[in-house]
Amino acid sequence: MDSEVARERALDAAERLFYGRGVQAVGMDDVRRTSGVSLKRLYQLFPAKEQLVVAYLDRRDARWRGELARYVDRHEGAGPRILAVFDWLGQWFAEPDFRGCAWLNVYGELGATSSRVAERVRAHKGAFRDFLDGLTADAQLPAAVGGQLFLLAEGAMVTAGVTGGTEPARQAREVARVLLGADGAGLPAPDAPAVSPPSATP
Amino acid sequence: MDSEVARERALDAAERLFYGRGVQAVGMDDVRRTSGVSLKRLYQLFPAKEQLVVAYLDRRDARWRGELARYVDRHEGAGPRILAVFDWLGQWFAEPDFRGCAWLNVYGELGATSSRVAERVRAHKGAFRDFLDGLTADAQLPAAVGGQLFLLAEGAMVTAGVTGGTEPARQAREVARVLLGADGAGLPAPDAPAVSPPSATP
DNA sequence: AGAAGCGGAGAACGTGCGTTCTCCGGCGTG
DNA sequence: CACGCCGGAGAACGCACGTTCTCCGCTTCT
Repeated sequence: MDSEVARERALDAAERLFYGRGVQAVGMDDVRRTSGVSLKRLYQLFPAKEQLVVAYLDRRDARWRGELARYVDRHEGAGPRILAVFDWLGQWFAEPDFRGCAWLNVYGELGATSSRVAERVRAHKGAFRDFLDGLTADAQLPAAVGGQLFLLAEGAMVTAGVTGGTEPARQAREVARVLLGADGAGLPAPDAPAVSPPSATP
Repeated sequence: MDSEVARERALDAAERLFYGRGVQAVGMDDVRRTSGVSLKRLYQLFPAKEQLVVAYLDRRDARWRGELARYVDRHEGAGPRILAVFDWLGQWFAEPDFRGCAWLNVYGELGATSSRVAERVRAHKGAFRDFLDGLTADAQLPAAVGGQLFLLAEGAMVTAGVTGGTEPARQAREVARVLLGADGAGLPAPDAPAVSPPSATP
């Protein structure tokens, strides 16, 4: 088996298991069983479990932000693009295996223990924050709105993770709409819960 | 030593350690060392670690919500009382040993493993949510605003926990002010970052 | 065909930790 | 004073898991 496909299989298994059950509840042996990659190979690719966790977070980060950006890009107009972020979150929350924000979960689990993991979480959240700041600037809204949208999105993720519904996305979207309107961004229609075909699995 | 004071000492130690380092990173022996309560006594009071965790969460829940309610009650007027929630959060975030929301942290750590713990987290968040709903009703705002304030507060807690500043509280307060104004609640002064002497240690 | 090395399976090792057990000193009662 | 019980200290046990080691079969090259 090619080293590259072994790596991918290992990461696939790690992601499914770590996200679904938590990092500490999953042993390296579980990853081996699920991935079919031998322990020896696993330790050649990732010399310690922490590195497997970091690699999992990194790969998921790239995919998560890529899919969000693609979804947002399908929308026209600065205001609707901001609202599309929350529509995308709603789709994510509705996925059957949704179990909250992977980064917040591992932060709760390892943030106090592993500085490397904590750093990745901060990097991911920082990148998401930057993304929202960009959308905010495009909409010619005050810079402060970027941070406000970020808080809304984080609150929605956390709440959806704990309570397990999709309403938090709608509630956050509603507040975002108020923030957009309150500062007079050019919004075509104040309602219309977004179009575009659903796909993607963040 | 009285059983009651042993229990309190155990919970004091458990809270400090669990909150500061995470539950899984703390052994029962650490609790014994820190509390001065012998292992035997510890297991008489809490037959398993999980029960100590639950007791820690319960006691902290009572104190946290009690202090929040007391702080809010010092304020006059439905609008200012809502804003006071975010001022209180800001004070909490500024405490030197603040390490995020205890419930979200344990949820990330044990939510997938321990249903008893997960249930306590949901109970705490539900109670907080109800509290905000009450304030929202008092202010004669639409019921939907309660959930929106909740999202803001959760987002602020999570963000303050990961990045470690107090700005999230101010940002969330600002959005709350917009929500209050947008629906014409009777707000005396739109600014003024709250009065009242700081105290309390949530 | 024979040799050599790569990789897989899984045993083995060490450690940490939740939980229980053992021993012992002190303190109150006949 | 003698006896017995309560509680503390910490050793002991069992298990889970991260990490490493051993053995063995297969493939590949000459």
